[in-house]
Parts: sequence; C-alpha cells; structure tokens
Amino acid sequence: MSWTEERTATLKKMWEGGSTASQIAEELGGVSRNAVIGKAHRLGLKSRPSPVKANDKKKAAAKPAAKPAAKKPVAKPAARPAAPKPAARPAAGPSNAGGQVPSQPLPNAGKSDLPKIVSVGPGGFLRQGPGDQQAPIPPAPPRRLVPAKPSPEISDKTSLLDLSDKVCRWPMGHPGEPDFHFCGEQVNPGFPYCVEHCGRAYQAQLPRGARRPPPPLPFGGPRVR
DNA sequence: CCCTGATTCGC
DNA sequence: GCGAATCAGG
Repeated sequence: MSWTEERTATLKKMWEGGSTASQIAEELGGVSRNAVIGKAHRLGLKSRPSPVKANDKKKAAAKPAAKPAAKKPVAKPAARPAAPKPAARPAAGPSNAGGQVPSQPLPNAGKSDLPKIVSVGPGGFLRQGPGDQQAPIPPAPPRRLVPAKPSPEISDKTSLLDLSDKVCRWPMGHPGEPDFHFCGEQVNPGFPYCVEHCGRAYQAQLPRGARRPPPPLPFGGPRVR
C-alpha cells in the first residue's frame, strides 16, 4: 500500500481527530501502526496527547543527560534537535486521551454557557463555534467490523474517483464501508467543500481564554447521510 | 502483558 | 519516503 492523497488525508484527519495510530492503521488497512505513526511524523503532524510523553514537568533539571536511545552498536553523536515542544496544544482531555470516543453522548448538550460565536465565511457559510456541532449526531462511530453490506446504491454516490475541484469532498460515512462516499455538492468556490460543509470544516475561533478542547470529532466528522 | 506514541535507521 | 524494530511511559 502506498500513501495516496486520500489515504494521507484520512490519516491526517483521523490523527487530528484523536484516533489512535492503531485505529488509523486498521481503518486504512494494509499498513501497520508504526507506518501510520511514521507517516504522521513525516507529515509534520506530531505530538498529540501521547500517553508516553505525558511528562512535561517544569523540573527539567533532573536528567538532561540523554540516554543513547539507540542501543545499536552505532556510535552516534547525540545531537538531537530537541524538538521544541509545541506547548500543550488544546488537546483531548485526560479522559479520552486514548482516542476513544467519549461515552458522553452529547458533548455540548445542555451547556449554553458558552458564547455562541458565529461568523460568516467567504462563501456565505456560517461558521460554528467549537462544540457547536449539531448535537447528537454520532456518539460513536462503529469501528472494527464492517458489515460488508452488499450495497448496490453506491452507484449514484460520489466516489473517490468522482472527486474533482468542483465537488464537495466531505466524506459521508467511513472509509472501508461499502457505501462510503463523498458529499458531491457543488463546492464553495475556493474551498474543498460545499457551503454547508464549509460551515463544519471551518469553525469560528472562540475568544482567548474561553476555548475548550475541540470536540474529538469522530473520524470523518459527523455521520450525516 | 496490554496499550500508547516517539525514534532510529536500513532499505 | 517508508516502516520494522525498538524504546519508553501508562
């Protein structure tokens, strides 16, 4: 398997959506977890709430001395760029650090305390505020077993091959499912999505300080059909 | 042991 | 660029 545009896009989307590397690898198929991680890094995506690197204590004095990390008999000057850590991006909370979809059905159900931020995008689409996602859509995207439903109705749906600059590339469903397809509506000029999906793709910024970790949107965004 | 992501390095 | 092997933490 090679990293095509779409597979890379899927990887990126899922990675940013909080899926674990294993899940992504499984979804894509034909690649290992390591491959996904490796690719993610090469893409520049990196460092998410990683369980293993959670430590970021202010006390750096403890052990600056690096461990050779490479136990291979190769003598290598430990000149590591010392990645400037991106300083805790508002990432998933501790409860769902594992990338699992939160069991809470409505991330934003009764909470109206947040200011409703709405702004108008270039195409006239309304940006939603983070967490303003139309509430209840997907509590949990069914992963793992794909029914392999012999669906004949994918004929008139926009498939991967039907994508062009003119049609909305918003994914409907999940890759691997028999009826996975794309929105296919006419795009909002200058964007990869139609006006409606631009509203989902591009969200308004909350004022500083009022931000919350982005709702770990399940891969591919809300399951709308 | 299971899981996670990070890193290295031969290909 | 890719990803197995490995490391390291939970």
